[in-house]
Amino acid sequence: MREAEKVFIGYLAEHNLRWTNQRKELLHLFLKMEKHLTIDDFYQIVQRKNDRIGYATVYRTLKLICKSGLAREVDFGEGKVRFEHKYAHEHHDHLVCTQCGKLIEIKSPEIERLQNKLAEEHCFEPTWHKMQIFGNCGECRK
Amino acid sequence: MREAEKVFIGYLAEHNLRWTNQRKELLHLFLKMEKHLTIDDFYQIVQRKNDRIGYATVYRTLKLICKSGLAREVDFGEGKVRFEHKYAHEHHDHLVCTQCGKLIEIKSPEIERLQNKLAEEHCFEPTWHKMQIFGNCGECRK
DNA sequence: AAATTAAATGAAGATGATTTTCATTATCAA
DNA sequence: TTGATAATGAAAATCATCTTCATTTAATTT
Repeated sequence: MREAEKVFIGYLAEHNLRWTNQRKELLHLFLKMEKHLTIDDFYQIVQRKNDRIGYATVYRTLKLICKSGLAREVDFGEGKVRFEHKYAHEHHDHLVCTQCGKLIEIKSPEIERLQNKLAEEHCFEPTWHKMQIFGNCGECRK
Repeated sequence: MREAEKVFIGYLAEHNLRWTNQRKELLHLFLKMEKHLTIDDFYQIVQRKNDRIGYATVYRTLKLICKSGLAREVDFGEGKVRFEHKYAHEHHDHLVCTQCGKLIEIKSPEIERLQNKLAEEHCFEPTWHKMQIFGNCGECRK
């Protein structure tokens, strides 16, 4: 948490941006959140804590948090983007249940190795990837 | 081409939908297209051929073509969807060059096998997946 | 072939997420 | 403190997607 704050402040400093009260409050709230929130989800939560913070600031701050490397945008094809912590959280992919919407985080070094191999075969230099497997989770199959 | 038309007409028939001039013209144009077009890309092309076909019809027909199994939607995180032929075209994933936008289609049975294994470990029944690897293509690395 | 029924079309507008504008406020550095 | 500049919040603009509705067209029935 403290660490993450340092990362964010560092990013701001590097870019001549300011460490404001809103950014502080939003960063801490965001870091406390579990799971994957849309901008609006997060805005609703923010409202309950402090209704003087506007949507635009929430929007801009989430984008900034991503740029700082503390979060990333994920898109499950819902027509809106969700935000997910990245800090102290290894890269992973998702199983997405198309019935109940549950997300399961997965990680596979073997797959990553194959991805890199595949990229190399095409003279392609990979920087990141997205992988989602859609289907039915254990609960929904019962 | 003829084959694809049959598939489409078959789908229409099964659903009590009609084989109209617009649908015919749009299907044939779409099948001739290479690469991955957005709705608007395709609408622009249609306009040049026949400006009496409206955007809504283009939109609805692309959706129909997908439902018929001849195409699928792909999302490269641009905030809009692209359409890609599927007929006589095995499932594949993409390398996406973030410099020039080039797409390279890739396929890896090993990765798919690992995906299925991973899913199974989570009692998850996979139905489909999306995988995109972003980075720099051979040209752009030079 | 005419009448009937139901789907398709195109124009326009609704929707909803995202992004921008702009007047005002807050931060930072000198 | 002051001046320069970034940040904020409200509102509006944008943009892709999707829907509505009056009209047209296709298919079916008489």
